[in-house]
Amino acid sequence: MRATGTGQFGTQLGKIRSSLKQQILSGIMSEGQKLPSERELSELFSTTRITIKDALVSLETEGLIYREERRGWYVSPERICYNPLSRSHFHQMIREQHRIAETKLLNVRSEMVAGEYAKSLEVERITPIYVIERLRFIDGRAVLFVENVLKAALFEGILSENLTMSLTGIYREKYGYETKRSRFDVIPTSAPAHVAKALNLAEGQPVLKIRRVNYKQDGKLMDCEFEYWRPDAVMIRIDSVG
Amino acid sequence: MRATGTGQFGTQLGKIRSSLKQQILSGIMSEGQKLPSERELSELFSTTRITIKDALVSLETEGLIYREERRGWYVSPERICYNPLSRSHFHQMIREQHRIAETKLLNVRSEMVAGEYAKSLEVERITPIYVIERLRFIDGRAVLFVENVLKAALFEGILSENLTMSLTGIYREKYGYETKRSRFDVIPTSAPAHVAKALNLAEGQPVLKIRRVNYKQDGKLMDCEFEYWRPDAVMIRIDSVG
DNA sequence: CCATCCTTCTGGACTAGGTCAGTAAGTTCG
DNA sequence: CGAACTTACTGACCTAGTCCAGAAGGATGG
Repeated sequence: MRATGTGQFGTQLGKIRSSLKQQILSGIMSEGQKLPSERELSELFSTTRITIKDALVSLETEGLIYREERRGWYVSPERICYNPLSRSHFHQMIREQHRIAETKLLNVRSEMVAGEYAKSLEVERITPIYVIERLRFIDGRAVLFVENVLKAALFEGILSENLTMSLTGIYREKYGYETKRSRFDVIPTSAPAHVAKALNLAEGQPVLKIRRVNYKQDGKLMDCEFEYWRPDAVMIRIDSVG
Repeated sequence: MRATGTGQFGTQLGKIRSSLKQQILSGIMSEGQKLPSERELSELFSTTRITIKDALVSLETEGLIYREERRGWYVSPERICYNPLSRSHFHQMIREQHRIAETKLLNVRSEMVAGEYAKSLEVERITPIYVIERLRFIDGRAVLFVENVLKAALFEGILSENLTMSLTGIYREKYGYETKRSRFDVIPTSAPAHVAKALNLAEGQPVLKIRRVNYKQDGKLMDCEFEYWRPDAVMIRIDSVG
């Protein structure tokens, strides 16, 4: 009368899952290593590609493997421990965890506020904004897509700065703005088309979205940021003192 | 030369996705409402169950719908906004958002520490612990599985208390313990078997895991907690003052 | 040397089914 | 009235393929 489950006995899917999982955790496969193709795996396990895919997706959900669209499946490196409250910048944070960070500027545009941006900036319309899209890499892998949305009136001329560096640094040095207060929301959801493309994901695959709103010294809303993390690459850590 | 994508044109999958999405967002389908079965949908869209399932899983990832294992697919209610830093208790927090909370005690056991529990409690072995498993409901839906792991030496006799109420209340009133400091980690991962069962999920489906470690007045580690949220049901919100 | 083509490999999208286990609701029977 | 049984329905799991678009690397040619 034992419940079947799929963990270790019974189903094909469970067997494939635990077999691959064991090989990954035991260290037979190293971080970043490419798995055999779905077709090869389906022959190895004498099953169909659909069953293999279900098993792979399940391990992906767990955070043990990830895929690069039309490229293959790979063993996930250890998660980065990310504290959004800390003042430390991305590159510094990654370096502290003995990993290598890179930032690539994807796109910069100047437009009128609309949709989710308007809601997050708490403005109605006809407010000019700057949008800065950047892609961040850890150990050469694209894991984070960042969209910064600035109230243009507060940041005249920022688009001619070096935007691959920390924006908060520019805020302070060029404009004298400090982040006094901020709010962030962590939302498990799926990747919008432009994010998916940048991260080599298929559309609709899971991401961890972090929406962040920053207020400057005078308490006024300054800018907001949308981070889209590959969910296997990160773990949010918060320390609090009561 | 337009990239194909799947958002609005091209693929069947994209069409089904956006068609269902539109019906949900437009309010034709109300929160909690059951979708037609996969078989019915596959006839409605003149396609196979696999294609329908892919579309449904994609909307599930986005957080628009959820499934109850072998029961069906349902439209997700709005996300609960959860601030793990706030002192407010679960029932209070849910009530503040005009929703109805319930808690069910699933299981209580007394054992020796091992595995992840040992690591989180920062002890080696032969440390007796109490484990309290509870299931939390919002508007009648099971959305959160909670495991509390207490150092038994600090909580003698706690198992005979009413454990459906706030544990921090019991900590304070019966033992005089206050949470002075805590650390929590937010991890997107998949549901372990016992969690999946309690939440009516299939094994390996996504959950948002929150590991929390609490320290009492004297700075000593007191207990830890593992929360497993249905990912569509929640959004983590943190306010910070720099 | 560098661009273009071509071939191979990959996962993504899709068809057309089948089996099985757990849910839920109704029905029977003591 | 309440427990046990029956039955329809659901998603989970599975087979056995096809076709396509993008990625990657090597060959070719100016």
